[in-house]
Amino acid sequence: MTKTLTTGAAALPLNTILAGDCIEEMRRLPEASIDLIFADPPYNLQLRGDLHRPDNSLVDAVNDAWDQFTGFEAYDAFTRAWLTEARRLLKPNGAIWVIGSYHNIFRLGAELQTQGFWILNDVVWRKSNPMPNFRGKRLTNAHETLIWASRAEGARYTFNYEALKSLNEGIQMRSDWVLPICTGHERLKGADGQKAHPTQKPEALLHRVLVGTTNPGDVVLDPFFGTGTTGAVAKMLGRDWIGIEREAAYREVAEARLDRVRRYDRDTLAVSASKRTEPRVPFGQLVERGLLRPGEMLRSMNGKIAKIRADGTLVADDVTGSIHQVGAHLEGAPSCNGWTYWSVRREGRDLPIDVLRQQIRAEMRDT
Amino acid sequence: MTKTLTTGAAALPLNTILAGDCIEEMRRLPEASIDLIFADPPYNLQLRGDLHRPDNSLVDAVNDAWDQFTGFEAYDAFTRAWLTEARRLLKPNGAIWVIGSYHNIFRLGAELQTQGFWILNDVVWRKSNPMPNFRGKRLTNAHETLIWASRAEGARYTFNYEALKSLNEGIQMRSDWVLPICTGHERLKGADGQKAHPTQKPEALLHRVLVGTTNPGDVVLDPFFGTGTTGAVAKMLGRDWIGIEREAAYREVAEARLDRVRRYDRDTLAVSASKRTEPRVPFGQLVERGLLRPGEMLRSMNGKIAKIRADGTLVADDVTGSIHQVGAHLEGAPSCNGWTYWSVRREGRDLPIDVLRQQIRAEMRDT
DNA sequence: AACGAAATTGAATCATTCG
DNA sequence: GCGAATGATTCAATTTCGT
Repeated sequence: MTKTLTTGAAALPLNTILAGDCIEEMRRLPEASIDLIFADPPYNLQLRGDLHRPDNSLVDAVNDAWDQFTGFEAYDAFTRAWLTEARRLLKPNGAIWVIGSYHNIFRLGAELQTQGFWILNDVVWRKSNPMPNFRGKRLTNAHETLIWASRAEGARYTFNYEALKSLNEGIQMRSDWVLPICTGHERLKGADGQKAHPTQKPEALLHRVLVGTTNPGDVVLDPFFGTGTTGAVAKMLGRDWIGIEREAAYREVAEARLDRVRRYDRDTLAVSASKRTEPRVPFGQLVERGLLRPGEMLRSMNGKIAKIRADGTLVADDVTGSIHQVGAHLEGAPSCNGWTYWSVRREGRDLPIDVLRQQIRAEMRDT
Repeated sequence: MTKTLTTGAAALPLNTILAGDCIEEMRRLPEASIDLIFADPPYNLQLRGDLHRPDNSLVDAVNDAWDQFTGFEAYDAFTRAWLTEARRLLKPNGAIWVIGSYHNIFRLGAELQTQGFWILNDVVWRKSNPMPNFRGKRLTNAHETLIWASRAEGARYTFNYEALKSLNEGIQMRSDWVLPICTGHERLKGADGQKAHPTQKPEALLHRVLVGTTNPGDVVLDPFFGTGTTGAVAKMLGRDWIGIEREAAYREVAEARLDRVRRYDRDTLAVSASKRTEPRVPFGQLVERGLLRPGEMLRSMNGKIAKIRADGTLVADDVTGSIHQVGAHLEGAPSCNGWTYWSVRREGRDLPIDVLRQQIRAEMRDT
């Protein structure tokens, strides 16, 4: 469903495919309006025979060193131009993903850094079914590289740590992702039965990217939309999307694809939340609400003892302070999470005080 | 053993460690004299504050002076300078490997291309046991990237396709390599018991690089020699090597290491291939299967001797026990990996018993 | 001595809120 | 804007400790 958001002066054409050159189309969009950009730029400019120098003269042969240098210069200029626009469009806490192979990923990564993007991870998409190297002259090219970067150092980028951990059977998600290439019924065909796009990315790849680094309702831009994998997965996941694509043939395939896609229901979209998103509960509230009594003793796993005072501070031996401060002092540690450090005696058992905090949070949700 | 080759006007100081700055030392070497360069330059990590594990222990960060640069401009200038010298030293059909992380690999790759090197593959070293992301703020940084490039487009680089295929159990070697990081017995320690170098690379990595892209007798240069992994593996594999290292402490460790290393014989080379998650093989099986005879002597790198008994235990001086226990006792160490500690005499050479274990595992796989 | 538990460690750009 | 306070967070392999 097409909708528009007004951000400052200009409107944001949500959930549409813009027809045109990505740099020109990006220039028309309002700055600081996009949460995430996913970009799969062309890497084979020098092989297409349509390479132009910055002055628009045509490059003929690309075999000698001089033309090679020109080839990189032209590619770098192109990269610099679209990344500059991309950066302008991103919200301050926005982020970008780019994907490429050894032909272009080093130019992309270097330019990202030079422009001030802050690389968060490089990620390797390890293909479980790559094309072999038929001539036996090199290693099988079995991976592509993605770069995940925030708009600037210090930005508060979105990272759904727990959701990705869940996707990985409870173990922290690593920087190497094993996923099959896009084949079978997922691979879009044109009217002639041939593949509609030469480098269609698998939905599983975008699924992991969008689940991990966006939230529902975020705006995702793909300036090299192709047949619309980014839009399709964004729609399924309840994210808004904008695509830019120059080739009419790709746009047609993408439009039809996106019409077919359905958004997941709300329960499906919910992901494992991080504890960081839970509301803060001051320890003093446990005393105020009578879950703990002043004068009662707390104890740690390793037998340390402290007494609760009426103002929610603790006393132990020679020290007074918050549950965190006293815990850290008793352990000789630089810091300590008092919520997980202390327990209280209840019905003959040690009950972690974090359980009491969860009770309060449950009450807060119900009201 | 040190030897020199005369190439044109200047001599090549084979199998020695040159003390000094890599750029200056490379300038003294004759052009077109090197077959392969392996370079592990500083990564320019740009670490900020301390990082603690969840148990409050402090992570031992790489904060050495040699990794400090004022910014990307300084790092790029450094990269440009040493790559220029590296390219001058390579024979026309020579090649280079560089290794890095997302902090520096994009600068390295872009500069390689700009100078006219021709990238053959990027290779991902997927670490089986990386350090986790303790704060849950990013993906686990579980890989490093290597770039393999010939001196120029069209060069006839060395690629031992069949050898790598053998290393990979008969399947074409891919661009992603799963190898453990360098720990345990292989990790070199200083006099203080601390790691001798913060970023020592595993020998298995260099083994694969050198088997795949050099021939016996080739000259391998490592301009960032560190504690000499490149030299050690080159020596084992019958390649000549040259190391350049600025820090005297690293050179000392490397010299001692290289004195200990022995060149493999051909049989050993064939077997000492891939290390992966392998089934446990009790030492006693080597005796049961006749790969070792009761009464035969084992010896360690530093000349300790022990006799094999029929039950798979060892006897040395005043002590009896497993290969691990006897090794630990002789070293006065609390523990010892007997598999890498002991060798047996075969055809006039010392053969690590780990090679025999690999033979058994190969048989287990085949049946 | 043997086994299992506990401790150690690795190229790391590793926080957010409140006053 | 800045300093202080709160509080969230780890995997695999090896080595050392304890029963």
